[in-house]
Amino acid sequence: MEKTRSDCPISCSLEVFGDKWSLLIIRDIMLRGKLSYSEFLESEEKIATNILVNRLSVLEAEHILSKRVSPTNRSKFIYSLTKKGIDLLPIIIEMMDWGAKYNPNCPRKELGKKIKKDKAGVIREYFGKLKRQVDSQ
Amino acid sequence: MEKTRSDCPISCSLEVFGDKWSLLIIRDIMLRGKLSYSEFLESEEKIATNILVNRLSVLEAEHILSKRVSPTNRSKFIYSLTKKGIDLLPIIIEMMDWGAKYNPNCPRKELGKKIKKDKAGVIREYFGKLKRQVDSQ
DNA sequence: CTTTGTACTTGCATTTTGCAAGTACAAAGA
DNA sequence: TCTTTGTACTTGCAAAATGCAAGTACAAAG
Repeated sequence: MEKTRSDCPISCSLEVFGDKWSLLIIRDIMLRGKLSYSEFLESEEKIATNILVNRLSVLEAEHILSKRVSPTNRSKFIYSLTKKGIDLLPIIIEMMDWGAKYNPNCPRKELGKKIKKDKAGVIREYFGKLKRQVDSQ
Repeated sequence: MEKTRSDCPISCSLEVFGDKWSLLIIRDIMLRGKLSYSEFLESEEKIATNILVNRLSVLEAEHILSKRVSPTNRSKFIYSLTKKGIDLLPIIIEMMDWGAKYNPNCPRKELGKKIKKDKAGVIREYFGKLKRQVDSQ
């Protein structure tokens, strides 16, 4: 059992996903519909295989992701967000908004523009979508 | 000049503050009224001095913090949030809410309860406070 | 019975972090 | 003047995390 640094909720959150990769995996599942190890590897940030395995196992251990065998392919695993994982949505959306606002290299695409116009609406919409996915599992 | 991993705003954000310490410094300034190197060192997470110096310089280089000599003590520096830094507020608040919701070790204190009741109100309130500080500098 | 797809695992070099100790320098006190 | 205190770093070294290249395992398809 590792000791936590403090009982500050921000510090506790950072101990779980305060690194350069975890939230990218969450983004891939949450906003891009990715499901499997090989799909995560394809993302443009080029995560290394050992880091990916490590992050997936940490996120699963933290009950942010759940892992099960694909119903169509028995040698494939499907990763999906739990309720706890889905609740990271507002953080992801806020980071997307901030990143797009202050980084000239990150032009707002479709979702970025929608967030700028109606952030609360986007969050509601995606909560709905993601919730339905969990319910139907 | 370092190359960025991608033009995804989430990835770009993580390249700036995707670590276990940067957002704690932001928290200290934003929510706890801390201003100086020695105050940051006192926080319960016990950041090491070399990490603190490094993060302060990165955050300053990114124009998230600004640094100036204290008006009352010429051997002291005052760090304060820029507009770009203040705009991290929603991310901080969302992380606080998520951390408190899912971590039994992180009981909601006064601010945490306020966030649970009226998150948008808290964000408005703190934006107001922080904006005034910047204006009066 | 070989190839393909999927998911890892391993080894090793590099980078980042964590910890303890020391430096620099202005202001205050004896 | 000399010493102590407060503030902000800097350095050295060990440990941990990351990045990269290569390899393994194993089910399914041909």
